[in-house]
Amino acid sequence: MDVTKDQDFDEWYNQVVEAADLCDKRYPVKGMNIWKPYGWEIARAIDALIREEMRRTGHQEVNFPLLVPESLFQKEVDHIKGFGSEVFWVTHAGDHELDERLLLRPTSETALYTVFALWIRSHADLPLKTFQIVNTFRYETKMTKAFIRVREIHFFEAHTCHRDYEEAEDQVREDVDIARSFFDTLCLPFLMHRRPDWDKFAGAHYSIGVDVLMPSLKVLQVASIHQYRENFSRPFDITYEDEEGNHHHVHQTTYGMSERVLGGIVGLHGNDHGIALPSAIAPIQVVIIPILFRGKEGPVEEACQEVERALTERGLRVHLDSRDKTPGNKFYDWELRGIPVRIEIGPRDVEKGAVTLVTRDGEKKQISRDHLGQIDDELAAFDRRITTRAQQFRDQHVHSLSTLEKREGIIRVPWCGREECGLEMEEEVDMSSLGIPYPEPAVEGTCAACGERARHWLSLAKSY
RNA sequence: GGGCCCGUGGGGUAGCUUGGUAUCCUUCAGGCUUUGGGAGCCUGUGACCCGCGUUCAAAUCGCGGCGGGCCCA
Repeated sequence: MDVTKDQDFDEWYNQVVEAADLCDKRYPVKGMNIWKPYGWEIARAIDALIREEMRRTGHQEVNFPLLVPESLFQKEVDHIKGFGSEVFWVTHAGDHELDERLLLRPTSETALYTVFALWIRSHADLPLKTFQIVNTFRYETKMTKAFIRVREIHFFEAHTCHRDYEEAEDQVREDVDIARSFFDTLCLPFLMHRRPDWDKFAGAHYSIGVDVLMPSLKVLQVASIHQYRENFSRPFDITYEDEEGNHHHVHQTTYGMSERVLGGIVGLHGNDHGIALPSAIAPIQVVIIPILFRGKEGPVEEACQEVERALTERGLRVHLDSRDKTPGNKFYDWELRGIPVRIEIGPRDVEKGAVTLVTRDGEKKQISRDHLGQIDDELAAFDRRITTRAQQFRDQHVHSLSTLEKREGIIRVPWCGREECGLEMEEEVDMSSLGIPYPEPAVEGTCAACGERARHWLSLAKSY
């Protein structure tokens, strides 16, 4: 890498994602990158975390087809308006033109809801809580960026159906809890906002966005939660019969995330030596580096193997790096890839019955071979430190103001709630609205645009 | 949607203005040697994004495409 993270974050990011072996950007289609084995392992670990959250909250995994017939896609008007310009079309099969065009899902509402209408008959079928992890496609025209803006998206989407608005609201609250738990595990301090109406998901009643603040001081939306109310169930005719024999449309919600989560981890935790991975998703949590000297290889190699065995038995993901390279070289290698804990074992350690432990953020200590269990604590402490550091960064750059003022990062101002005032402020500070903080703190004062009584806080920031 | 910059071994580059044998670093493979923060030496593999045009001759000039980066809407 030939730039530092401070100097030029975006260029550092571009370089580190390849240097750390996450992806290969040389595939010759814009915005479609290759997941390398190491990056894919991390992506799957992130998937495993959300799968666990889904299992815990009673969602079932499904897998729907990639192609959607044009007629289904057109059922919900706002939805088409929002995605129409960025869909990939399948128009031909072999030589002949298709009677009905098919599109590559930019998101899966229209595919799922067509079938939900068949699955759901009675109140006993509700709530229906499903999710899938699939690839979706969006024709981004400009500024593609690894994990952050891609055309083939590794997408998680939960879709639920409920009896009424209140039950769907409960689901939204559950989704908020899931997001908290998930991002805490990934050491990602986030911000949640109810998006302003002019920026909600295409077809949603309202949307909650989850953003992280990147070192470039631009926010990255890493998850979104949507309350659809009956906006999709009406055009897709998803109804159920209640206990009295009356028919109602279901109320729906979704929760979506993508590999942007990994983009956030790279951006927030990485440094000039490479990325840094939270222990929950590090494919290797502890790497062991033998420090060999000619004539003394035997005892060191033995000690390494024993420590490897002991840690593996403790349930840790361990790798013994016995490649024929110098130790310094290996240090740089594993730091690039973000391994949380490195253990060095050399003749000096063997003599003392100890190992030297170095964490990815630079803490170094010697620990006894008899107390290897301590490494669990070291991993937890490492997670806490990188979380705290990221929290501090975020908190330093959220500015609560009483009047509109250009500041770097995220600004928060009192707002009357009117769209015209929101848009005016966006233009004034050259930022876009994140929306109303969720949950929302009490607000006093007057709208930073029109001077009337404020009803909400409005957050604004530059975004990816 | 509009505009700007760029494309040379796996990665990073020199050469391009003024057309003529493609430079260096790194990686990679093999060997000797070394190993507590990127050691050294020897040998070897490997490149001008694609197409069309101009020309005796194109990495170099022109046009188009594809790809990458950035700015504006």
